[in-house]
Amino acid sequence: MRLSQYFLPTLRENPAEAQIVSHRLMLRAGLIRQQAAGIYAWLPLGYRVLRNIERIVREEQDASGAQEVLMPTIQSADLWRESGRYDAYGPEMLRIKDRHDREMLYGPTNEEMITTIFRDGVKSYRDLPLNLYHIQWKFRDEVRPRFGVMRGREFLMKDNYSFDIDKAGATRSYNRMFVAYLRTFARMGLKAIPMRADTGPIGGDLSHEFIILAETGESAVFCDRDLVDKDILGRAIDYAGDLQPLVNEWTAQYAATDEMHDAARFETEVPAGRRLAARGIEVGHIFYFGTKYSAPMNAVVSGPKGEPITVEMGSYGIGVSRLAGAIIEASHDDAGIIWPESVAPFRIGLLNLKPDDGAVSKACNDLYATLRAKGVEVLHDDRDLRPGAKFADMDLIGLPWQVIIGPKGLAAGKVEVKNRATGARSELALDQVAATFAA
RNA sequence: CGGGGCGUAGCUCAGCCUGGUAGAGCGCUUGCCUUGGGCGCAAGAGGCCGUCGGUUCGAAUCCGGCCGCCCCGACCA
Repeated sequence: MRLSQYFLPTLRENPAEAQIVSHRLMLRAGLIRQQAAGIYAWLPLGYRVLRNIERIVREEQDASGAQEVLMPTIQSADLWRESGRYDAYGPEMLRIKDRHDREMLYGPTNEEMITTIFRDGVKSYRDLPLNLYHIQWKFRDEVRPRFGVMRGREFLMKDNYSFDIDKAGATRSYNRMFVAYLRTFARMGLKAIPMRADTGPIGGDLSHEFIILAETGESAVFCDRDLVDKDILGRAIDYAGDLQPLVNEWTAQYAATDEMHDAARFETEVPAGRRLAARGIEVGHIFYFGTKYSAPMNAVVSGPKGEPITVEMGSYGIGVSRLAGAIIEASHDDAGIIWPESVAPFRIGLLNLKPDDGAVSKACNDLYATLRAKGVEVLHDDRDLRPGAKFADMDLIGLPWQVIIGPKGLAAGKVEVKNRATGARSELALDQVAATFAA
């Protein structure tokens, strides 16, 4: 993409409405614009990031065996009366009426709907296990939205729902999601730590929040430092096999959010040198809830002997739009955003330092065409601006690599390649650049 | 929902106390200059001062209602 033709309204100053760094940078880097409290429009650069996050989530869900569906944002009140949640949910739920005065709502979640879909389509234990997910906009009318997309009222969420014949099956489904989540966040360059979460009235130990560490995190967290360094991507995963050992490995060490924290246990179980007290952002939550919805909503299948079995369910959420902010919280510096390659809106920023120099512009245009032909995503800053402004904008939007072409280096056939994350610069022969990045 | 604050140019803000018809910096446009970290000079464009009403000869300014946004708290993917 040529920056001279791209809609990228960057801001030099911090908008007064934004307090935390990710919100400021998302506004300044032209990723989003607020439309109402907690409701945002995604501009071209931001939308590319959002789609990349979504893509990774989708790939890992598919790999785990979950199947994608798409449920509507608008639901009927009657559906929620079946589970008893219509009255229980409170003002957080956005309630609306259609022209026939029917009561509707903008869905804050989809347990009820998925349960009816399941109950209408699945009648036999042979059809289990089943895990369905979708990635859809949700609305929760938070009293006080804040932190930009980290806590908006409208947000994009991946949520899925597993259906099993018994607790053992539900545990296997839970473990598959547990591992898929580890992989999903790791692929986004995040250190996400699973922490035991409150299971409320259902009890048991099958609920985990996935927390990434960031100074601006919403809650205090405590864990064994060893968990931060564990690597999932190097491990072979067999979703058809027994994942319990792997899950055990990631849950053996102490890790808790402040509401589950037990200071005495923390000090007993974790050696002093490995005690990590930090702040965290919740980016995912997995939950086994048994028959909470299947029982009242009659999601029943026939067992081997023809007996009715109320299915065991779990639900699993990932805050897709929230992740855009969370990643920035975890990865930025004073100059701007530092995107991990997997979610970066473009891989390379190509800077033409002197657009009215024929040789420089030709080198830039040729390289741009070559990289594009090789499928490398490039944002080409061909604007007629001073170099300083280009450097500042490029650092702000945080593309992983900058390829800098100016008259000085070009005279020797050289261009400069800068790594945004490390700041490391190297000189490369112009004709080697394409090969370097096409790999 | 309780407490606090703020709505003036695209952005950050001044002006309001002490009413007299609107300003700065940045950004934008044009020209010149400059060209490896938001350069310089010059000339411009751009605002029914959130909204409705009241007071007044006159309201950005004083008073009231409403709307919107932000912060702290309680609540949350």
